[in-house]
Amino acid sequence: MKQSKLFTKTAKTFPSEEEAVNAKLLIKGGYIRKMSAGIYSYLPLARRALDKINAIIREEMNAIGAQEVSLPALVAKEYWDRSRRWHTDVAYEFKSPFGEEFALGWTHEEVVTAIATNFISSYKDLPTAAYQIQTKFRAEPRAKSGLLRGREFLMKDLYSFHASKEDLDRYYQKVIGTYKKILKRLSLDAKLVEAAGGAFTEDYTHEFQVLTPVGEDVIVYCTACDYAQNKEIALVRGGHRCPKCGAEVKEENGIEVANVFRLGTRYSEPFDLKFTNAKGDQQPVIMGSYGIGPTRVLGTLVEVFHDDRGIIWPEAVAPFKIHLLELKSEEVSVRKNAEKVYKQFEKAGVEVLYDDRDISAGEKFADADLLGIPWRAVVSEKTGAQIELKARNSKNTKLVSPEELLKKLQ
RNA sequence: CGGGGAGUAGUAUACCGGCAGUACGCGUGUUUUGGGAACACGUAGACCGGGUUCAAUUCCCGGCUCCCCGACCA
Repeated sequence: MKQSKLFTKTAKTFPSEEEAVNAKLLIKGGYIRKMSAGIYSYLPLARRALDKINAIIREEMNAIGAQEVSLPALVAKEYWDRSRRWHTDVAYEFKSPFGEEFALGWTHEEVVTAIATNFISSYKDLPTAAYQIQTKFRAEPRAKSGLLRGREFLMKDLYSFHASKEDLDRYYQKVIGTYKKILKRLSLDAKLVEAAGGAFTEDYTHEFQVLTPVGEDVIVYCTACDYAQNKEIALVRGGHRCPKCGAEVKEENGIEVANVFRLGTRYSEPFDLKFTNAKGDQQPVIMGSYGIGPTRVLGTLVEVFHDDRGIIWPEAVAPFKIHLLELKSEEVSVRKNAEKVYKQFEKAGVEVLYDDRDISAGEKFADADLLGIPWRAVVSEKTGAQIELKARNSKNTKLVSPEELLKKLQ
Protein backbone atom coordinates (compact mmCIF):
# COMPACT_ATOMS: atom_id res chain seq x y z
CA MET A 1 0.00 0.00 0.00
CA LYS A 2 1.29 3.41 -0.93
CA GLN A 3 0.76 5.87 1.87
CA SER A 4 0.05 8.69 -0.59
CA LYS A 5 -3.02 6.70 -1.66
CA LEU A 6 -4.21 5.75 1.81
CA PHE A 7 -7.85 6.69 2.45
CA THR A 8 -6.84 8.35 5.72
CA LYS A 9 -4.16 10.75 6.91
CA THR A 10 -2.45 11.23 10.22
CA ALA A 11 -3.17 14.35 12.24
CA LYS A 12 -0.64 16.64 13.85
CA THR A 13 -2.69 17.20 16.96
CA PHE A 14 -4.64 14.99 19.30
CA PRO A 15 -8.42 15.17 19.17
CA SER A 16 -9.51 17.56 21.92
CA GLU A 17 -12.58 15.58 22.85
CA GLU A 18 -10.86 12.33 23.74
CA GLU A 19 -9.03 11.54 26.91
CA ALA A 20 -8.52 7.80 26.56
CA VAL A 21 -5.10 6.95 25.17
CA ASN A 22 -6.49 4.35 22.77
CA ALA A 23 -8.89 6.85 21.19
CA LYS A 24 -6.33 9.65 21.08
CA LEU A 25 -3.69 7.60 19.31
CA LEU A 26 -6.04 5.73 16.99
CA ILE A 27 -7.77 8.93 15.88
CA LYS A 28 -4.52 10.85 15.49
CA GLY A 29 -3.15 8.03 13.36
CA GLY A 30 -6.27 7.91 11.18
CA TYR A 31 -7.16 4.41 12.31
CA ILE A 32 -10.65 5.29 13.48
CA ARG A 33 -13.12 8.19 13.61
CA LYS A 34 -15.74 8.76 16.22
CA MET A 35 -19.22 9.20 14.77
CA SER A 36 -21.16 9.45 18.04
CA ALA A 37 -20.41 8.63 21.66
CA GLY A 38 -19.31 5.00 21.74
CA ILE A 39 -19.72 4.60 17.98
CA TYR A 40 -16.65 4.50 15.79
CA SER A 41 -15.79 3.94 12.16
CA TYR A 42 -12.91 1.58 11.55
CA LEU A 43 -10.79 2.87 8.69
CA PRO A 44 -8.33 0.88 6.57
CA LEU A 45 -5.50 0.65 9.10
CA ALA A 46 -7.80 -0.36 11.95
CA ARG A 47 -9.72 -2.67 9.65
CA ARG A 48 -6.48 -4.49 8.83
CA ALA A 49 -5.57 -4.84 12.50
CA LEU A 50 -9.07 -6.06 13.30
CA ASP A 51 -8.85 -8.60 10.49
CA LYS A 52 -5.68 -9.95 12.08
CA ILE A 53 -7.36 -10.27 15.46
CA ASN A 54 -10.40 -11.92 13.91
CA ALA A 55 -8.27 -14.33 11.91
CA ILE A 56 -6.54 -15.53 15.08
CA ILE A 57 -9.86 -15.96 16.83
CA ARG A 58 -11.31 -17.85 13.86
CA GLU A 59 -8.39 -20.20 13.67
CA GLU A 60 -8.65 -21.09 17.34
CA MET A 61 -12.43 -21.41 17.25
CA ASN A 62 -12.27 -23.72 14.27
CA ALA A 63 -9.59 -25.72 16.06
CA ILE A 64 -12.05 -26.67 18.83
CA GLY A 65 -14.72 -27.68 16.36
CA ALA A 66 -16.81 -24.52 16.54
CA GLN A 67 -18.48 -23.56 13.29
CA GLU A 68 -18.86 -20.03 12.02
CA VAL A 69 -22.32 -18.61 11.39
CA SER A 70 -23.87 -15.18 10.89
CA LEU A 71 -26.91 -14.41 12.98
CA PRO A 72 -29.21 -11.44 12.39
CA ALA A 73 -28.69 -8.03 13.93
CA LEU A 74 -32.44 -7.43 13.81
CA VAL A 75 -33.91 -9.77 16.38
CA ALA A 76 -37.71 -9.82 16.63
CA LYS A 77 -39.48 -9.33 19.95
CA GLU A 78 -40.85 -12.90 20.01
CA TYR A 79 -37.35 -14.27 20.64
CA TRP A 80 -36.74 -12.01 23.62
CA ASP A 81 -40.22 -12.66 24.96
CA ARG A 82 -39.44 -16.34 25.24
CA SER A 83 -36.48 -15.81 27.53
CA ARG A 84 -38.10 -12.79 29.20
CA ARG A 85 -35.38 -10.46 28.01
CA TRP A 86 -37.58 -7.95 26.15
CA HIS A 87 -37.26 -4.55 27.82
CA THR A 88 -33.83 -4.95 29.30
CA ASP A 89 -32.07 -1.66 29.82
CA VAL A 90 -29.19 -2.44 27.42
CA ALA A 91 -31.26 -3.15 24.29
CA TYR A 92 -32.04 -0.77 21.45
CA GLU A 93 -35.69 -1.62 20.87
CA PHE A 94 -37.88 -0.15 18.16
CA LYS A 95 -40.87 -0.61 15.88
CA SER A 96 -40.37 -1.10 12.17
CA PRO A 97 -42.39 0.99 9.67
CA PHE A 98 -44.80 -1.97 9.56
CA GLY A 99 -45.25 -2.05 13.30
CA GLU A 100 -43.09 -5.10 13.96
CA GLU A 101 -41.01 -4.89 17.09
CA PHE A 102 -37.29 -5.59 17.12
CA ALA A 103 -34.25 -5.25 19.28
CA LEU A 104 -30.83 -4.80 17.75
CA GLY A 105 -28.92 -7.91 18.75
CA TRP A 106 -26.96 -7.23 21.92
CA THR A 107 -26.35 -10.97 22.40
CA HIS A 108 -27.61 -14.06 20.58
CA GLU A 109 -28.54 -16.84 23.01
CA GLU A 110 -32.19 -16.58 21.94
CA VAL A 111 -31.51 -16.72 18.22
CA VAL A 112 -28.98 -19.51 18.32
CA THR A 113 -31.14 -21.59 20.64
CA ALA A 114 -34.17 -21.16 18.39
CA ILE A 115 -32.08 -22.33 15.45
CA ALA A 116 -30.71 -25.30 17.35
CA THR A 117 -34.23 -26.67 17.95
CA ASN A 118 -34.30 -27.43 14.22
CA PHE A 119 -31.14 -29.47 14.22
CA ILE A 120 -30.58 -30.96 17.66
CA SER A 121 -32.87 -33.84 18.57
CA SER A 122 -30.65 -36.71 19.66
CA TYR A 123 -27.67 -37.23 21.94
CA LYS A 124 -25.93 -38.12 18.70
CA ASP A 125 -26.20 -34.47 17.65
CA LEU A 126 -24.26 -33.38 20.73
CA PRO A 127 -22.00 -31.74 21.55
CA THR A 128 -21.96 -29.02 18.94
CA ALA A 129 -20.93 -25.39 18.87
CA ALA A 130 -21.39 -22.32 16.66
CA TYR A 131 -19.82 -18.88 16.75
CA GLN A 132 -19.92 -15.60 14.92
CA ILE A 133 -17.96 -12.38 14.78
CA GLN A 134 -20.53 -9.66 14.58
CA THR A 135 -21.45 -6.14 15.58
CA LYS A 136 -23.34 -5.96 18.84
CA PHE A 137 -25.50 -3.05 19.94
CA ARG A 138 -25.89 -2.05 23.56
CA ALA A 139 -27.53 1.06 24.91
CA GLU A 140 -24.73 1.95 27.28
CA PRO A 141 -25.86 4.76 29.54
CA ARG A 142 -22.34 6.04 29.44
CA ALA A 143 -20.07 5.08 26.58
CA LYS A 144 -16.48 5.87 27.47
CA SER A 145 -12.79 5.21 27.19
CA GLY A 146 -12.61 5.12 23.40
CA LEU A 147 -12.99 1.59 22.12
CA LEU A 148 -13.21 0.10 25.59
CA ARG A 149 -16.89 0.74 26.17
CA GLY A 150 -18.94 1.42 23.08
CA ARG A 151 -22.57 1.24 22.08
CA GLU A 152 -21.70 -0.58 18.92
CA PHE A 153 -18.82 -3.01 19.06
CA LEU A 154 -17.51 -6.17 17.54
CA MET A 155 -18.04 -9.40 19.42
CA LYS A 156 -17.06 -12.96 18.81
CA ASP A 157 -19.76 -14.99 20.49
CA LEU A 158 -19.58 -18.74 20.74
CA TYR A 159 -22.47 -20.98 21.87
CA SER A 160 -22.07 -24.62 22.83
CA PHE A 161 -24.65 -27.37 23.28
CA HIS A 162 -24.19 -30.45 25.48
CA ALA A 163 -25.94 -33.56 26.68
CA SER A 164 -24.69 -33.22 30.24
CA LYS A 165 -23.35 -30.81 32.77
CA GLU A 166 -20.10 -32.76 32.77
CA ASP A 167 -19.69 -32.37 29.05
CA LEU A 168 -20.36 -28.62 29.34
CA ASP A 169 -17.73 -28.40 32.07
CA ARG A 170 -15.22 -30.15 29.86
CA TYR A 171 -15.92 -27.79 26.98
CA TYR A 172 -15.91 -24.79 29.29
CA GLN A 173 -12.38 -25.67 30.35
CA LYS A 174 -11.43 -26.27 26.75
CA VAL A 175 -12.63 -22.81 25.74
CA ILE A 176 -10.71 -21.31 28.65
CA GLY A 177 -7.61 -23.01 27.28
CA THR A 178 -8.36 -21.71 23.80
CA TYR A 179 -8.90 -18.20 25.07
CA LYS A 180 -5.55 -18.36 26.81
CA LYS A 181 -4.01 -19.30 23.48
CA ILE A 182 -5.79 -16.53 21.61
CA LEU A 183 -4.79 -13.89 24.12
CA LYS A 184 -1.23 -15.11 24.10
CA ARG A 185 -1.13 -14.87 20.31
CA LEU A 186 -2.45 -11.33 20.68
CA SER A 187 0.41 -10.59 23.11
CA LEU A 188 -2.10 -9.82 25.85
CA ASP A 189 -1.29 -10.89 29.35
CA ALA A 190 -4.68 -11.66 30.88
CA LYS A 191 -5.72 -13.01 34.25
CA LEU A 192 -8.47 -15.61 34.59
CA VAL A 193 -10.92 -14.15 37.07
CA GLU A 194 -14.10 -15.44 38.67
CA ALA A 195 -17.08 -13.12 38.30
CA ALA A 196 -20.87 -12.72 38.34
CA GLY A 197 -22.96 -13.55 35.29
CA GLY A 198 -24.98 -10.34 34.88
CA ALA A 199 -27.94 -10.67 32.52
CA PHE A 200 -26.71 -14.02 31.21
CA THR A 201 -26.63 -16.53 34.05
CA GLU A 202 -26.93 -16.85 37.80
CA ASP A 203 -23.88 -19.08 37.89
CA TYR A 204 -20.45 -17.68 38.55
CA THR A 205 -18.55 -17.10 35.35
CA HIS A 206 -14.98 -16.44 34.32
CA GLU A 207 -13.48 -13.38 32.74
CA PHE A 208 -10.12 -12.70 31.21
CA GLN A 209 -8.87 -9.43 32.60
CA VAL A 210 -5.91 -7.45 31.31
CA LEU A 211 -4.58 -5.67 34.37
CA THR A 212 -4.05 -1.98 33.68
CA PRO A 213 -5.00 1.18 35.57
CA VAL A 214 -7.39 2.25 32.78
CA GLY A 215 -9.54 -0.86 33.24
CA GLU A 216 -12.96 -0.21 34.73
CA ASP A 217 -13.24 -3.46 36.67
CA VAL A 218 -11.49 -4.05 39.96
CA ILE A 219 -9.81 -7.40 40.39
CA VAL A 220 -8.86 -8.97 43.68
CA TYR A 221 -6.08 -11.47 43.19
CA CYS A 222 -3.53 -13.43 45.16
CA THR A 223 0.15 -12.65 44.80
CA ALA A 224 1.08 -16.29 45.34
CA CYS A 225 -1.61 -18.62 43.96
CA ASP A 226 -4.16 -18.42 41.13
CA TYR A 227 -6.97 -16.97 43.25
CA ALA A 228 -8.57 -14.06 41.37
CA GLN A 229 -12.08 -12.64 41.65
CA ASN A 230 -13.90 -9.62 40.36
CA LYS A 231 -14.38 -7.25 43.28
CA GLU A 232 -18.17 -7.45 42.72
CA ILE A 233 -18.18 -10.97 44.18
CA ALA A 234 -14.93 -11.14 46.16
CA LEU A 235 -15.25 -11.60 49.91
CA VAL A 236 -11.74 -10.32 50.62
CA ARG A 237 -10.23 -6.93 49.92
CA GLY A 238 -6.74 -5.90 48.94
CA GLY A 239 -4.16 -6.20 51.72
CA HIS A 240 -5.92 -9.17 53.36
CA ARG A 241 -5.07 -12.88 53.31
CA CYS A 242 -5.89 -15.04 50.32
CA PRO A 243 -8.84 -17.34 51.11
CA LYS A 244 -7.11 -20.11 49.20
CA CYS A 245 -3.50 -20.02 50.32
CA GLY A 246 -3.16 -17.32 52.96
CA ALA A 247 -0.72 -15.13 51.04
CA GLU A 248 -1.35 -11.44 50.48
CA VAL A 249 -4.17 -10.32 48.19
CA LYS A 250 -3.95 -7.29 45.89
CA GLU A 251 -6.48 -5.11 44.09
CA GLU A 252 -5.92 -3.84 40.58
CA ASN A 253 -7.98 -2.50 37.70
CA GLY A 254 -8.59 -4.65 34.66
CA ILE A 255 -10.12 -4.59 31.19
CA GLU A 256 -12.43 -7.54 30.57
CA VAL A 257 -11.39 -8.78 27.13
CA ALA A 258 -13.15 -12.15 27.21
CA ASN A 259 -15.64 -14.13 29.25
CA VAL A 260 -17.15 -17.57 29.54
CA PHE A 261 -20.61 -18.46 30.84
CA ARG A 262 -22.22 -21.73 31.89
CA LEU A 263 -25.79 -21.17 30.78
CA GLY A 264 -27.14 -24.58 31.75
CA THR A 265 -30.79 -24.78 30.66
CA ARG A 266 -31.51 -21.05 31.06
CA TYR A 267 -32.27 -20.77 27.30
CA SER A 268 -32.90 -24.35 26.24
CA GLU A 269 -35.94 -24.60 28.53
CA PRO A 270 -37.86 -21.54 27.31
CA PHE A 271 -37.10 -22.49 23.71
CA ASP A 272 -37.91 -26.11 24.37
CA LEU A 273 -34.56 -27.28 23.06
CA LYS A 274 -34.49 -30.96 23.99
CA PHE A 275 -32.72 -34.07 22.88
CA THR A 276 -33.44 -37.78 23.24
CA ASN A 277 -30.85 -39.64 25.27
CA ALA A 278 -29.63 -43.21 24.66
CA LYS A 279 -32.47 -44.59 26.80
CA GLY A 280 -35.08 -42.78 24.76
CA ASP A 281 -35.84 -40.09 27.37
CA GLN A 282 -36.17 -36.40 26.52
CA GLN A 283 -33.81 -33.98 28.28
CA PRO A 284 -33.09 -30.30 27.96
CA VAL A 285 -29.84 -29.39 26.20
CA ILE A 286 -27.14 -27.89 28.41
CA MET A 287 -25.58 -24.72 26.99
CA GLY A 288 -22.60 -22.46 27.37
CA SER A 289 -21.67 -19.12 25.82
CA TYR A 290 -18.29 -17.49 25.41
CA GLY A 291 -17.29 -14.03 24.22
CA ILE A 292 -14.30 -12.04 23.08
CA GLY A 293 -14.59 -8.44 21.92
CA PRO A 294 -12.23 -7.78 18.99
CA THR A 295 -12.76 -4.01 19.01
CA ARG A 296 -12.21 -3.89 22.74
CA VAL A 297 -9.10 -6.01 22.24
CA LEU A 298 -7.89 -3.47 19.69
CA GLY A 299 -8.33 -0.63 22.18
CA THR A 300 -6.71 -2.66 24.93
CA LEU A 301 -3.68 -3.37 22.76
CA VAL A 302 -3.15 0.35 22.22
CA GLU A 303 -3.53 1.00 25.94
CA VAL A 304 -0.92 -1.63 26.71
CA PHE A 305 1.45 -1.10 23.80
CA HIS A 306 2.32 2.53 23.23
CA ASP A 307 4.86 5.16 24.19
CA ASP A 308 4.80 8.95 24.05
CA ARG A 309 5.33 8.87 20.28
CA GLY A 310 2.58 6.48 19.36
CA ILE A 311 1.40 2.92 19.06
CA ILE A 312 3.71 -0.11 19.22
CA TRP A 313 1.77 -2.97 17.64
CA PRO A 314 2.63 -6.56 18.43
CA GLU A 315 3.56 -8.24 15.14
CA ALA A 316 0.52 -10.52 15.15
CA VAL A 317 -1.97 -7.66 14.88
CA ALA A 318 -0.06 -4.86 13.15
CA PRO A 319 -1.87 -3.49 10.08
CA PHE A 320 1.36 -3.90 8.13
CA LYS A 321 4.51 -5.81 8.87
CA ILE A 322 6.89 -3.14 7.66
CA HIS A 323 6.81 0.59 7.06
CA LEU A 324 9.02 1.59 4.16
CA LEU A 325 10.08 5.24 4.24
CA GLU A 326 11.53 6.84 1.17
CA LEU A 327 13.26 10.03 2.27
CA LYS A 328 12.82 12.86 -0.18
CA SER A 329 15.78 13.41 -2.48
CA GLU A 330 16.75 15.12 -5.70
CA GLU A 331 18.50 11.94 -6.71
CA VAL A 332 16.32 9.74 -8.84
CA SER A 333 18.09 6.66 -7.54
CA VAL A 334 16.45 7.01 -4.13
CA ARG A 335 12.95 6.76 -5.51
CA LYS A 336 14.06 3.99 -7.82
CA ASN A 337 15.56 1.98 -4.98
CA ALA A 338 12.54 2.49 -2.77
CA GLU A 339 10.11 1.52 -5.53
CA LYS A 340 12.16 -1.57 -6.20
CA VAL A 341 12.16 -2.64 -2.57
CA TYR A 342 8.43 -1.95 -2.35
CA LYS A 343 7.72 -4.15 -5.34
CA GLN A 344 9.96 -6.90 -4.03
CA PHE A 345 8.08 -6.93 -0.75
CA GLU A 346 4.68 -6.90 -2.36
CA LYS A 347 5.68 -9.73 -4.63
CA ALA A 348 6.97 -11.74 -1.70
CA GLY A 349 3.69 -11.19 0.13
CA VAL A 350 5.20 -9.06 2.89
CA GLU A 351 2.62 -6.53 4.04
CA VAL A 352 4.26 -3.20 3.47
CA LEU A 353 3.11 0.39 3.87
CA TYR A 354 5.26 2.49 1.55
CA ASP A 355 5.60 6.13 2.57
CA ASP A 356 6.10 7.71 -0.84
CA ARG A 357 4.70 11.07 0.21
CA ASP A 358 6.42 14.28 -0.78
CA ILE A 359 7.06 15.49 2.77
CA SER A 360 10.02 15.98 5.10
CA ALA A 361 11.96 13.16 6.69
CA GLY A 362 11.02 14.26 10.18
CA GLU A 363 7.37 14.05 9.40
CA LYS A 364 7.75 10.54 8.03
CA PHE A 365 9.63 9.41 11.13
CA ALA A 366 7.02 10.95 13.39
CA ASP A 367 4.20 9.27 11.47
CA ALA A 368 6.01 5.93 11.52
CA ASP A 369 6.27 6.16 15.30
CA LEU A 370 2.62 7.16 15.57
CA LEU A 371 1.31 4.37 13.35
CA GLY A 372 3.40 1.82 15.20
CA ILE A 373 4.17 -0.69 12.46
CA PRO A 374 6.70 -3.16 13.94
CA TRP A 375 9.52 -2.58 11.42
CA ARG A 376 10.72 0.62 9.83
CA ALA A 377 12.82 0.48 6.68
CA VAL A 378 14.42 3.67 5.42
CA VAL A 379 15.71 4.21 1.91
CA SER A 380 17.56 7.49 1.36
CA GLU A 381 20.63 9.09 -0.17
CA LYS A 382 22.57 7.80 2.81
CA THR A 383 21.52 4.19 2.49
CA GLY A 384 22.12 3.81 -1.22
CA ALA A 385 20.91 0.41 -2.34
CA GLN A 386 20.85 -0.73 1.28
CA ILE A 387 18.04 -0.34 3.80
CA GLU A 388 18.21 1.08 7.29
CA LEU A 389 16.15 -1.18 9.51
CA LYS A 390 14.71 -0.31 12.90
CA ALA A 391 12.19 -2.03 15.13
CA ARG A 392 9.48 0.23 16.53
CA ASN A 393 10.26 -0.92 20.05
CA SER A 394 14.02 -0.41 19.78
CA LYS A 395 16.36 2.52 19.27
CA ASN A 396 18.92 0.63 17.24
CA THR A 397 19.18 0.79 13.51
CA LYS A 398 21.20 -1.33 11.14
CA LEU A 399 21.94 -1.40 7.47
CA VAL A 400 20.82 -4.47 5.59
CA SER A 401 20.40 -5.45 1.98
CA PRO A 402 16.86 -5.80 0.59
CA GLU A 403 17.48 -9.53 0.16
CA GLU A 404 18.53 -10.04 3.79
CA LEU A 405 15.53 -8.09 4.95
CA LEU A 406 13.12 -10.13 2.85
CA LYS A 407 14.54 -13.31 4.24
CA LYS A 408 14.21 -11.98 7.76
CA LEU A 409 10.59 -10.96 7.30
CA GLN A 410 9.30 -14.06 5.58
C1' C B 1 -29.80 8.39 34.83
C1' G B 2 -27.41 12.05 38.93
C1' G B 3 -23.05 15.56 39.27
C1' G B 4 -19.16 18.55 36.75
C1' G B 5 -16.85 20.65 32.28
C1' A B 6 -16.95 22.04 27.08
C1' G B 7 -18.95 23.34 21.93
C1' U B 8 -15.19 29.05 17.12
C1' A B 9 -12.23 26.83 9.59
C1' G B 10 -10.65 19.83 8.10
C1' U B 11 -7.56 19.86 13.08
C1' A B 12 -5.80 22.52 17.50
C1' U B 13 -6.77 27.09 19.61
C1' A B 14 -7.16 33.04 20.72
C1' C B 15 -9.81 37.44 21.41
C1' C B 16 -14.06 40.27 21.79
C1' G B 17 -21.13 43.39 22.99
C1' G B 18 -19.26 46.68 17.09
C1' C B 19 -14.66 43.88 9.96
C1' A B 20 -13.34 36.73 14.12
C1' G B 21 -7.11 36.24 14.81
C1' U B 22 -3.08 32.53 15.01
C1' A B 23 -0.85 27.68 14.01
C1' C B 24 -1.24 23.13 11.44
C1' G B 25 -3.71 21.19 7.11
C1' C B 26 -5.09 22.07 1.97
C1' G B 27 -3.72 24.79 -3.11
C1' U B 28 0.15 27.51 -6.26
C1' G B 29 5.25 29.04 -6.67
C1' U B 30 10.52 29.54 -5.10
C1' U B 31 14.10 27.69 -1.79
C1' U B 32 15.06 23.45 1.46
C1' U B 33 15.95 17.98 2.22
C1' G B 34 17.72 12.17 8.12
C1' G B 35 13.31 13.71 13.59
C1' G B 36 6.92 17.36 12.45
C1' A B 37 11.56 23.08 7.03
C1' A B 38 11.33 28.70 5.12
C1' C B 39 9.06 32.56 2.47
C1' A B 40 5.04 34.59 -0.59
C1' C B 41 0.11 34.39 -2.18
C1' G B 42 -4.42 31.81 -1.71
C1' U B 43 -8.38 28.54 0.82
C1' A B 44 -11.70 27.73 4.85
C1' G B 45 -15.02 28.97 10.69
C1' A B 46 -18.88 30.97 15.62
C1' C B 47 -23.85 23.66 17.31
C1' C B 48 -29.40 24.81 16.94
C1' G B 49 -33.67 27.84 18.61
C1' G B 50 -35.42 31.88 21.41
C1' G B 51 -34.51 36.39 24.48
C1' U B 52 -31.87 41.13 25.98
C1' U B 53 -29.56 45.06 22.90
C1' C B 54 -28.94 50.17 18.07
C1' A B 55 -25.73 45.83 17.55
C1' A B 56 -24.79 38.88 20.04
C1' U B 57 -19.77 34.41 18.20
C1' U B 58 -19.61 37.12 22.95
C1' C B 59 -24.72 38.16 27.90
C1' C B 60 -29.43 35.24 29.42
C1' C B 61 -32.89 30.92 28.69
C1' G B 62 -34.04 26.30 26.31
C1' G B 63 -32.40 22.31 23.31
C1' C B 64 -28.70 19.19 21.02
C1' U B 65 -23.83 17.13 21.12
C1' C B 66 -19.06 15.60 23.26
C1' C B 67 -15.80 14.56 27.54
C1' C B 68 -14.99 13.38 32.80
C1' C B 69 -16.81 11.41 37.87
C1' G B 70 -20.72 8.29 39.88
C1' A B 71 -24.68 4.52 39.14
C1' C B 72 -25.02 0.64 35.37
C1' C B 73 -22.50 -2.55 32.18
C1' A B 74 -18.89 -7.05 27.44
